[in-house]
Amino acid sequence: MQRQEYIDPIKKDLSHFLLGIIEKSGAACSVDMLQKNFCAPPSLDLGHIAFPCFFLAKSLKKAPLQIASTLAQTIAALPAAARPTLIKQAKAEGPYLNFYLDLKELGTLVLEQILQEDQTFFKITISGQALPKTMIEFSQPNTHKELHVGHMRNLALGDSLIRLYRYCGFPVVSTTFPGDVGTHVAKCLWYLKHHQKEAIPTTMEKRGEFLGKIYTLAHKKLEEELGTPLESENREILTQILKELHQGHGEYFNLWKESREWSLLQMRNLYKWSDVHFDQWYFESEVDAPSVALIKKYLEKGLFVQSEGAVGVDLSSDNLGFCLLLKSDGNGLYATKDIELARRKFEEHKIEKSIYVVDVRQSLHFAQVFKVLELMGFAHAKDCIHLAYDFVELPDGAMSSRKGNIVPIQELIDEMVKLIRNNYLLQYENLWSEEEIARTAHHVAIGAIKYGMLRIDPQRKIVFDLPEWLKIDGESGPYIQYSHARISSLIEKVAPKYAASANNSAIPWEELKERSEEALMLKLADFNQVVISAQENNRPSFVCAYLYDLCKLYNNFYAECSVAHAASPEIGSARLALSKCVREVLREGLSLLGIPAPKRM
RNA sequence: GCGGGAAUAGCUCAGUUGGAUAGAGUAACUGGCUUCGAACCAGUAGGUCGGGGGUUCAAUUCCCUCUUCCCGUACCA
Repeated sequence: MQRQEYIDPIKKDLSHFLLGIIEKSGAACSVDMLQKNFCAPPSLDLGHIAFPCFFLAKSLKKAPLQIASTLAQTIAALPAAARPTLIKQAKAEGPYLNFYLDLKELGTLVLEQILQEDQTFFKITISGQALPKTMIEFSQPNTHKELHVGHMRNLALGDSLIRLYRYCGFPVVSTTFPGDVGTHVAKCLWYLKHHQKEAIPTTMEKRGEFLGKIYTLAHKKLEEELGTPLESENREILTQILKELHQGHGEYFNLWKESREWSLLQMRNLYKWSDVHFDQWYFESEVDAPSVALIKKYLEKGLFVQSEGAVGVDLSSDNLGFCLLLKSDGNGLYATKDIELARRKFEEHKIEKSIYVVDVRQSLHFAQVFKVLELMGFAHAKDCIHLAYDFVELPDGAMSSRKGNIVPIQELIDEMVKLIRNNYLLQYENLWSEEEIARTAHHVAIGAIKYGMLRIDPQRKIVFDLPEWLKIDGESGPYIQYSHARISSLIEKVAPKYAASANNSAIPWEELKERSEEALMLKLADFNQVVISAQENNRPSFVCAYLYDLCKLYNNFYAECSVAHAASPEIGSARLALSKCVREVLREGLSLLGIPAPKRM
């Protein structure tokens, strides 16, 4: 990612100013070094933004303490005109040079961009090279299996990354890769055809779930019949099913086509509910045959070896073991398909970078696939990245569709919606339309579920406990949404009161003198840097933490400072403007997490 | 065995290029709605950052080592 780093206007101003001063004292230094060095003081008592002087100690051959105090004295001695208007005062505090900012300047420089009609603030401009066209693949559920809460982590993570990359200016293609072929499908069809006694639901929406349950039954039955006379018969049927699926015709093939749709409908419904959109759907079934042909071609070229009747590559020199590509029966594997798929992605979409959001258990798989692509001479092998996250498990261990110990995603959704309706929305029953109540419950449920998934760092596993998830107090999606709703309500009520002063004059930011007000202004200015950091590190959790902090600060301000009954119209209108800024940033931030921001709830 | 990851308050988690007094939520206790929405706010209490070494002016953060747990390790995906 060859691009210039985004620097917020405050740090840019301060570092250019500081550079002039430091260069005079003889230290080798650059704007870049300075910009990265700023940090937040532990308390606002110490200043608004801090500049640690440690890194200058070597080149200046002086103690950091001394450097800080010299810099502070130099700045104090400057005539006002030689100082940026943004800086009110610079004070040394131990090895730190702490700046106090002019809040009026901060308001006009940064906060008013948020309030612009075209929301200038949220359009970060990055100079330098164009950003690579990036494909992000996520959500690879199997058809014929049940969707569980683990799939939701992947969905929330992938979708948020799409939104973060787009916000940061990347051209992005979102894609999904459902597993619609394989032995799990064969098992399910076997049961459907030969043993299914359960009634098929009449409504299409229920059939995907039904199919998932059938799969579990099928797996159990096959396990039970191992070692009995039925075993070899079962195996023959499964082989026959796979053969028909491969050939593309026959009774089992027709049953596959029909039942596959049931699962796909369930996926589409989940994506719709979650407000997740894919630009491209790839299916395992469509890359299956071509992938086998591709491997055979390279086998002839002598790239792969035959071993124990199968075909693969020995990657042990790269510590990646042996990568199997064709089974002894001639069929391909997961890795085989991913090789063909990688080729297609770059060719069909002219992408320059390809990210796979898949759980950590596939790390070796992707390392092997990318290595094989490299050996095949695929130029873009180095542009493929596996973004691993740890998976979701239950208090009593890993989830397994085979064993049937999973929490279906629909169960979480239904319970969450029910909870929100019964505990919070009941009070609006005769005031709001049923449509609005349903929509609000839906939006808050999205907030609770997605935020719950995204706030945990991707590389940490999530132990899913439904009762815990249904507590939505404290740090949660609904907390942020509630803050947004309350601000919206406040603005609607109070805005008319200050309409006159708002129209006639500039926003009197200088009237904001309370600690909680200063803290909010500074926090708002951080937004874009947090978002970029979240994108660069592929961590939506950074945005979660930021939004939570912002809400915490706002709710503290809300409790202490009245907007409607401020001491003067100037203070009131400045507080109103501040509230509007917070609302805009919350709305934008939530949208990066794929979470709606309700106006009331 | 080898490879990868994790260990921070009772519980769930932040703490990212090493920096000022390690922070939230939750559970426990206390206070705050006649006042802009209490899905809220404020306070008390809770820590040898798994153990031990090392590098550094400075280590939860980097290096080494040990312990415990999780994942992966050719015909499943």
